Amino acid sequence: MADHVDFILKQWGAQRPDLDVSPMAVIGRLSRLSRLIDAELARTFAAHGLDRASFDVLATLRRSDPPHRLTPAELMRASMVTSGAVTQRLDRLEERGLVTRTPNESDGRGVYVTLTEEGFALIDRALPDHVATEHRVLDALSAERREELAGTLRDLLESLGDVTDLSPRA
Amino acid sequence: MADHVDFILKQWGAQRPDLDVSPMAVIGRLSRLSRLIDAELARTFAAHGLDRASFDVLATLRRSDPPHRLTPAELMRASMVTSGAVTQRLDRLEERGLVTRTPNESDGRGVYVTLTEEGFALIDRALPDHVATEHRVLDALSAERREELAGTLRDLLESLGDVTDLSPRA
DNA sequence: ACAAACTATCTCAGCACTAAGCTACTTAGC
DNA sequence: GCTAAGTAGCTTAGTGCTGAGATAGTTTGT
Repeated sequence: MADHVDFILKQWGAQRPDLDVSPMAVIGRLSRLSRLIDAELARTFAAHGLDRASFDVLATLRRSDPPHRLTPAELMRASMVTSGAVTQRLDRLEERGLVTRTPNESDGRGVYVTLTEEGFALIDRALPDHVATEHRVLDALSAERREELAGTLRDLLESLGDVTDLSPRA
Repeated sequence: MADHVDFILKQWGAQRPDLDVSPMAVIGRLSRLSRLIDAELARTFAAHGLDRASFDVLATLRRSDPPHRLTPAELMRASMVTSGAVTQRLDRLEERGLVTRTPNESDGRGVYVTLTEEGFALIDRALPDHVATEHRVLDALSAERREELAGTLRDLLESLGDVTDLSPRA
């Protein structure tokens, strides 16, 4: 059974036989798969009244050491979005009473972001469902294949420079 | 050298040891990698005055059989975006003189989208650079590992139902 | 022939994101 | 102490996308 990317490769072979389009076999599938998984995860987020952006912030705070407190810059570095996007995410979450911003006493320019009790409870409820969805999405792969895949993806990430040090800064 | 996802897994292990978060090793890396690759590809598109959306339409038309003519619905099915997004993409491209819409004589509701000469020339110029960027992104992998990765990704796509038939319709 | 159901494409209001820039604060160098 | 350079987080204007819906055309069933 050919998938969509096989079809694309065949078309390019016919229309531009001069080009070696073989990387599309990987990159096209990565892109498609990522989008499908994003959509699947979004459904689980929505069941908890969250979207991907909100979940991302709440989860990042939750997985940090107690008191689950981070600066906007730390959230930005963890999230692969711009500082403007983080500001907007926090605006929305603060408006919903899921996080608070408090001044950073040791740096007059900065704030600290923490989970409210409600935010903490919500992420703790959503997380098991999120993880279950992730398990389900990978059901077709054996444990061995999953490990192999994770290793390959990690090698690619490292080759693209994704080795950020995420130590919290005071 | 631990990557960011390793760090996340370690954090969850400490904060929620009750959960088996192992799928994140794959899904987190898929997501990160996809975003990094998207950003890298976007730089190449930009060098040709294109964005991802525009490139997607032009490429989809270009790889279809001559006369490289498709309906908006076909473009939508190939692109993983909504019909509204396709309309907007076409609006932008038509405004730039890169595609045309002509009525579909056999169905009064529909139009056909084709490349203009300029659109054809632009995508034919951009494509080799795009493919070169894709090659570069996968440089860290041997051919064998790339094949293995493509196969694994394909299995996952199929398991998620991504087996769309993309035959053109009259 | 007619009506109901379906469909192709566009429209609309709203969404999360971006790049560029701004303001106020902090650090480095003298 | 002072100034230049750097930085934290927010603001702004614009971007491409979404879901829901609208209009007009096509198909199905009687």
